[in-house]
Amino acid sequence: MEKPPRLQLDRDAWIQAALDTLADEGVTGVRVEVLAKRLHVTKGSFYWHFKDRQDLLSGVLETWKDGRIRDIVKQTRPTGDEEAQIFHVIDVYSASRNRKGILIELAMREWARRDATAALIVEEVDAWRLRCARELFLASGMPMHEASTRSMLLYAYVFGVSMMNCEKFDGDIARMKDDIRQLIACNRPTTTPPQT
Amino acid sequence: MEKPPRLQLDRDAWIQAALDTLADEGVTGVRVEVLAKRLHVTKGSFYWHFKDRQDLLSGVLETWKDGRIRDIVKQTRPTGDEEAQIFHVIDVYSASRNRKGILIELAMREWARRDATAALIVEEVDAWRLRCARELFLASGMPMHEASTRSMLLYAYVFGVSMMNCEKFDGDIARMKDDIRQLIACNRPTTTPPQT
DNA sequence: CACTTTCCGTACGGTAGCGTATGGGAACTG
DNA sequence: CAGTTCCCATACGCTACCGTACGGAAAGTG
Repeated sequence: MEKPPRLQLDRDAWIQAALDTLADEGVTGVRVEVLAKRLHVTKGSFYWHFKDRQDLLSGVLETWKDGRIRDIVKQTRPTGDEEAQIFHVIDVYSASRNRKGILIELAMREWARRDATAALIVEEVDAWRLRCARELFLASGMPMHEASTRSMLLYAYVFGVSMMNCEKFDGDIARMKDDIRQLIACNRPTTTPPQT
Repeated sequence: MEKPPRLQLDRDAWIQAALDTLADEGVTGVRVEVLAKRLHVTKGSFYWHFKDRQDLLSGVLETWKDGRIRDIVKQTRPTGDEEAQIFHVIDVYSASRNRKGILIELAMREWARRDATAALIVEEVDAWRLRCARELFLASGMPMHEASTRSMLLYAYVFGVSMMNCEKFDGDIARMKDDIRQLIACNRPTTTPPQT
């Protein structure tokens, strides 16, 4: 769990630990003395690298923002197969392999609800995501307004579904999620046109 | 803001104050001494009505669960116009007039992510909602699987969109939300029902 | 080898919150 | 009116944090 062989800590080590804690406990859980214990040092180290707790939180926000924007730009770079890319964007948030990323995402928005600075960052990231997703829909031959609408539905859905414990529900969740993906992406049956 | 003329407090008064604080600050924000100050009494009162803080939180969970289930059952009682009811269910969560309800909803799920008891309550409420919404879709002549799928999309969307600061985005948000409602509810242009 | 810089440990004061113990007033009860 | 019950105030100990002051070791620097 812990990584003892780091003899010299820097700001980024603290920020990474803060992101881990953020995912598990939320903003209120990232506390200086707790992180210090996690990193096997004392507060003395922390207050060398950071002015105060808020300084760390600002670093967390910036780090997260840069990573998210870089990711979304990368995921929506033109490849020719827009539908596959749209599916991939949805999968990134639905997949259980990205559990930590999703937890951070949710913690971030919980944070943004109570902190204006965090809210600005989240807005900025969302704006990037919506723009990039819209480009994908446009490239797949969709009119502007519909592209905007479906982008918004896409992200609202992936964020919303990450807040529901779908595993506990009855029914074929996997198939339902596939169908929802279809509804969001193109609204038409993919390979099997209605053979009534 | 405060309501001074309550000479005698009971459990419910504390629970209501806890729900208010829950909406604004999250679970970690509902603290005994803070609530006491809000209600213009001291902790002595609290520990008369409740065993401890967890006792209050349990009461909050039960109160919320009962209210949510009662609401969803009421909203989905058969009326003959299923589409209008579906629209209404979406509006209840999209409307700015229900801001407090939405904040509690989000705080509840944030809580559920870190507390097994809260998670059970939220699952239970979600199960009711999905069942009731599915009934609406079924009553509107939709096959079972599609009804389940659209119910899930519906709630994932309303929860997700409540986490996004849509006001700050460009474009006609109101129209986009209308279109999304259409996508979720029937997937077909409104005015042209399938003329079997 | 002094001297400085970097990085961290230790110790301290201060606040906020939980839960307990205890007392006391007001209202009810006989 | 004496006794009891209900409801709340006061006071206390305890823990978890934040931020500061200061000391010290280790490594670089001349």
